[in-house]
Amino acid sequence: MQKKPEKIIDLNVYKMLSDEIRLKIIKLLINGEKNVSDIINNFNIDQPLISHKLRELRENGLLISYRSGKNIIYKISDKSLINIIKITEIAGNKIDKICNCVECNE
Amino acid sequence: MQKKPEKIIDLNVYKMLSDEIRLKIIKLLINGEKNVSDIINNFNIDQPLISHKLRELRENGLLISYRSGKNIIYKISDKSLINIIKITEIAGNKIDKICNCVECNE
DNA sequence: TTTTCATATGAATATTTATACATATAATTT
DNA sequence: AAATTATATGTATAAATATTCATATGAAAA
Repeated sequence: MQKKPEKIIDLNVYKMLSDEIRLKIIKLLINGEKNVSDIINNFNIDQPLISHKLRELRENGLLISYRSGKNIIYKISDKSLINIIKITEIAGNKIDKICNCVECNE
Repeated sequence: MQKKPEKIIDLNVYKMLSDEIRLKIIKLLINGEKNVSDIINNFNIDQPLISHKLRELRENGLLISYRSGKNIIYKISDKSLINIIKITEIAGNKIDKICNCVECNE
């Protein structure tokens, strides 16, 4: 009996956050839920592209959406995501300062 | 005077972690530094491919390498990375369980 | 009930990223 | 110094992902 190839669940989260537009949307929504028009107005990006990004984020569980009158509101699905963003910003700053030349690492 | 386009530092971290092989390497090295042969033996992946992945991780500051005799040893550059991995695994599990059908989110 | 506003979808193309394979380098052992 | 071991590099191709543009949908206002 073959072991079924395990799904790496966190890989999806990294994939979602590894696109500049998606990451910016997530960071924007950390400040609170927003409708699509508000999101579009925050960036200089075409509506259909934002819509595609929102769908990816929703389908992968990072965002949740609901309708409110004329608008669709998007919000972060789970606050643990906010932690990831904060911690990675700090880590990113440290990592970015590491010199990776050979001499510095002997 | 134009504002220079800001560099999103954490984006690189997410990009590095969003590849299955790179993520597996990082997770392996959380258990401690290893030389390249050891890393290769842990997976069923060609040597040049592992070598490319290691280079990407090193050039983006996630790994540090040094020579020890015949071998090159790779290790995680900063322990804050370990936090990211742990937290994202937990978050990933939560997010993965969220239903994103319309009805569930009204 | 037609028009408008807000958002989503599909599909073609462009761009980026991953992989494979041949070969190179550099330290080590013989 | 020749052969071996360990690792890296270059480049072509393949695969995945992002972007664009035209169009569709669906609720609300006129």
